[in-house]
Amino acid sequence: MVPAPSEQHGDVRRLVLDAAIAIIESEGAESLSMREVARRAGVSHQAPYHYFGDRSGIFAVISEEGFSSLAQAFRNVDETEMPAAKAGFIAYLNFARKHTGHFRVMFRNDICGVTTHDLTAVAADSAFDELRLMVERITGPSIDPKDAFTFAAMLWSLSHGLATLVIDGPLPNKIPPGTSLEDQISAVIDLSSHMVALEAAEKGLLPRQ
Amino acid sequence: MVPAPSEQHGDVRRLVLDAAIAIIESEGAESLSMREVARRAGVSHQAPYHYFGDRSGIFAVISEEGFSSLAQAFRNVDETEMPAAKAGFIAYLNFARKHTGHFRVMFRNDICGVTTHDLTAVAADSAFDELRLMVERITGPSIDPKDAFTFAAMLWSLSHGLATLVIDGPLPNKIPPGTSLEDQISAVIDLSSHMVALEAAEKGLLPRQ
DNA sequence: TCGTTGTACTTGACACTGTCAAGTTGTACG
DNA sequence: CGTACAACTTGACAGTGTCAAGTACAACGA
Repeated sequence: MVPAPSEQHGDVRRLVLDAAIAIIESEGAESLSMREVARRAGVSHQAPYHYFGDRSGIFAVISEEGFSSLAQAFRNVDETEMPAAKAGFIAYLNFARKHTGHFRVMFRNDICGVTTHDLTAVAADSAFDELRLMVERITGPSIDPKDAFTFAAMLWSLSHGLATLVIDGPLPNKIPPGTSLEDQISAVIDLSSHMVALEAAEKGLLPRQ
Repeated sequence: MVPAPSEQHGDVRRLVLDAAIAIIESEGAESLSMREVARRAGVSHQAPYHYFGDRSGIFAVISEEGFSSLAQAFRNVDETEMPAAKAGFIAYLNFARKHTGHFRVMFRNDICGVTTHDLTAVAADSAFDELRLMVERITGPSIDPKDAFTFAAMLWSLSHGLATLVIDGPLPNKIPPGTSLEDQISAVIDLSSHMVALEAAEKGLLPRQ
């Protein structure tokens, strides 16, 4: 079969990947089948194996892509208009909502394994490093490295928990009548960043404007 | 076949459920197969369907059990020895680590559906109600209901994020040398509850204790 | 005592899945 | 011209979720 112009040599990998991401976005990672992916990409059921080895391989690549692009999102955070913490929360949540397919996979050690796939682990590390840099911008560079780690872990937990509960969890079902989900999300983000600023100030660290 | 004394009438449901939870705990929800569950429970491959309808049915029941027992864990929180927020964080994390099988399923809308299974939704509601009660104990009962919701959502995000990152996520891989995971976890919990107390105090709400 | 009804399963079948093994095709290079 | 390799395809197999149909047995009304 002659390949269509849009699927020239080397595109198959990307086609397969995009098909997989689309499925995960709409149906969840659970119901991703290699054969369905292949079908949507218009290739044989075994082609994806050529590029990704096995099912977990495709998840690992998606996870890696996700962490890289999360790191990029952190790097792009614009802190001129609002406190760094707030900007970070928003960036994290936006990432999760915009790249839901990636996000759903990134933290699923059972299916792709930060512990088993080295490239994924490296990408995850670089995202965490960006987060640590952000912490320094929140607290000032004089912070003790151990405290910086704790602070980063706390920020990550808060962002991650919110994002998870918003995109998959029961939170959207529970918003009280009279308020919208978006309102509630910004209320939580405002509360969180205010709280973080208080903590940074009380620690004697410079709250960055 | 005459049933063994340990598997009398009605036990099959529980046997199946426990087998499923054990598999999820050790292998993750992804690799739970109805047939393997049936095999471990010593019944035919179709017996689980009698009780749970389909694969998502078994997840829904596990999820429901999980939310009920999370609500119970909130109710049992002992706030005499430490601030309510800290006790809550510890309770949440302990729950996630002790009932990992349940926890992994509870927030997986794609496989069991708080939105699709009513009993699960009810159980999730009751857990969230307990959390709101806890918020009132942290902030005092005079808090505006909308603010209470926001506060609860923030606490939930923080707890949930931490628990998720600890049991499945990349956080344990990233602890700096010279500190243990447990040390880092309590540092994050201490930081978080301190921060929450600051926020409650600043809001003019009574910090309990 | 007999037929009916309902529960708690079991057996059988089907389409579908992940993955191993073995082709096939084209392209690059010596 | 040969051969090596990448980029696939085709075929097969065991295992999967689930529908459909059966079986065993207790409870109950006539």
